Amino acid sequence: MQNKSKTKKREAVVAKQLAEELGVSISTISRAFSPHAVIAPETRERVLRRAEALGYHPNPFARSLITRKTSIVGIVVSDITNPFYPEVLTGLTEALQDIELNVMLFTSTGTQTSDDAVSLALRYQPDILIVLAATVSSKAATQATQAGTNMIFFNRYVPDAPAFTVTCDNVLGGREVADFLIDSGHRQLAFVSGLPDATTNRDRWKGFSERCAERGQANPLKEEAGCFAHDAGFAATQRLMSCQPRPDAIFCANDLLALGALNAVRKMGLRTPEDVSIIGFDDISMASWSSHALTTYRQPVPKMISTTVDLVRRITAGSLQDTTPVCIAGDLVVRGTVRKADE
Amino acid sequence: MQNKSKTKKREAVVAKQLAEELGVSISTISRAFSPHAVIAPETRERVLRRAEALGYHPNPFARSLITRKTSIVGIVVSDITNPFYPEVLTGLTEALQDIELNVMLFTSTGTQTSDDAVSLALRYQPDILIVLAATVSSKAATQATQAGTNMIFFNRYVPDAPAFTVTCDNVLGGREVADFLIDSGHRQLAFVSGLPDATTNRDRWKGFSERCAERGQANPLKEEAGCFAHDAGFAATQRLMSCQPRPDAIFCANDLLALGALNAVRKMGLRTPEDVSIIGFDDISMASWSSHALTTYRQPVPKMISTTVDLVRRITAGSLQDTTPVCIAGDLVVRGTVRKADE
DNA sequence: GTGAAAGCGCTAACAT
DNA sequence: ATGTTAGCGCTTTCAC
Repeated sequence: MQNKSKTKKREAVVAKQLAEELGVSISTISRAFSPHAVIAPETRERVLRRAEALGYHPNPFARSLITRKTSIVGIVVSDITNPFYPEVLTGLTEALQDIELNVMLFTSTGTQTSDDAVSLALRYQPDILIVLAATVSSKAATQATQAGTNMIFFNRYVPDAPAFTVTCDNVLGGREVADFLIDSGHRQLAFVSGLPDATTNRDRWKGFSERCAERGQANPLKEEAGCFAHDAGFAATQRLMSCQPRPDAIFCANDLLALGALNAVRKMGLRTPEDVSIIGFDDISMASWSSHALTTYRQPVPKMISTTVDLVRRITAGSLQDTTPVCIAGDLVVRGTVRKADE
Repeated sequence: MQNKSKTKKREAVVAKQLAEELGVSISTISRAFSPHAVIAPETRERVLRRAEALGYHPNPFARSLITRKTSIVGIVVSDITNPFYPEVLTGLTEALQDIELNVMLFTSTGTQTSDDAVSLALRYQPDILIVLAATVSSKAATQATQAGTNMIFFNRYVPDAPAFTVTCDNVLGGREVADFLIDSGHRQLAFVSGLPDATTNRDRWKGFSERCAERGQANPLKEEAGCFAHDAGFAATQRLMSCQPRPDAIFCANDLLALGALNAVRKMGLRTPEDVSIIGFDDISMASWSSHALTTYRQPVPKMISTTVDLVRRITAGSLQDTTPVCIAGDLVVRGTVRKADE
């Protein structure tokens, strides 16, 4: 016996001790904690009461070894600088916690790619893997399937990936923005594009440009910001506003870009909405601040979260095979940065 | 045998299969994955290669059952609306991931109190529990100790709790802000207070007010916003600016409050810094946007994170008993919202 | 309704 | 250097 254990962890109470104290078998302890097990109500009561006093809980790892369910949901994130995601992350975590599922968090910001993060997550055999903000290859999705783990893409999708998908209706959002801008008399439309690969970015552009075409508008200008950050939106808008003819309305792929656009326009001595209208996407909390009063297409976050959690519930219950993407409409929030019709 | 398993998970590859395939014992497989185990290099190589091909990894739960180390770090969060925290959360997760530790996330925003979140986290016997944004009682800290789990309070502390602490030097920050404002000629100082119980809030006030006294200033006005949100700062500042005499400088307990203050001041038709100076705390990314250009005391986030991760490393290595709080100085970032001296 | 026994996947003595 | 054995804490047959 080595004596290296000065910092030895205090042992947690285990089933055996509880069993001995109560003069019952270990199985009985186990049954007390299994809602559907056959056990005398008074026995269960007695066990649970004593367990409570001793701070005993079945070891979730030992349990999962047998049940083959970990009660863990893996979440993979990357672009957390967008304030949209923390909200989603905590919302999901909280809702999952309420149905006895806990979250392991994996990031892919630094040295790790998103696919690495997925691999890593898979080792823990989570009941579900939710991909929040990361461009994951369909290979990773396949890997998950092979490992027997169901994946949910949140607000993004991977074509042909064997996975579930919950998104805001980004195409519809783009269309509604186009309609709104055209209806309110704008004629020189422009789009500030974020991360080119992101499906959110592509779909918003798709809806926007398609609807413009349907309405007989010229194809909107498209300026690449390259990512979804404030400063990128700022720079892209500076470039955009030196085009001829100058846009009278700018639709940005998300709010962060739009706030950058707003600041760029102001810096140039122009005003919104008099000189140019700006419209974002997400409705992050800053959009409503009086310093910005940003018009934006609001993502139905609560509904997207509840839908996702419901999906998780049904998948873990084993009652779901249908991976048809769920696509939820948001709604336009009109604030000060857009010129109204008839003004 | 029940036949309820249409959706049965595909079994993951386990050590036994690998062992049989390779004609070695299960122990050999295990040894190949234990860096310090005695094993022929070529054997290890052979095992790892085949494991790679098959996608085998030791089941972390089975492993932790024996080693009594979970390689899991629990993180408890609550006030995630403050953009300061997502940054910290992902920063920590990433850094921990790099040293083979994974994060389980627990929230206490909704029905659960922070103490509940701690209890929950403890069931997973994390190697370390980091409390990020939550007011945790010292009882919960004691509970953690009894369960043998070391806790780290990140940017907050609980007096008398048996736990480690890493904070920004909030008192010093408050003092430096006071010096800066007084040196630049301000005389009617005010403080917008966030969550009253938060140690960050109290320490920033403490440093600020103490230094004011030392410099022979009148005690600053103190206005309670009640929490750390933009709108609360907005409202508190409106109240503050109707005081007589009107403050010529407002120090806000964090940036979110300060941005609210900025917007409130503008809404009243006043200008910064001409009419009133505003100064925040944190240096969140929005503070640097041209629409705000907020002067603020920057928290040394990267250093706080690396310090925390280093602490984690030493604790898990068993080489640390000393729970003296680590307190790291930040620095003042001067932007447009403060009147300079001699103007 | 309860206990005994087997075993989840793995690591850590102990042999050899 | 490798194989054998025991057992981590738990759930789940299978008896009774």
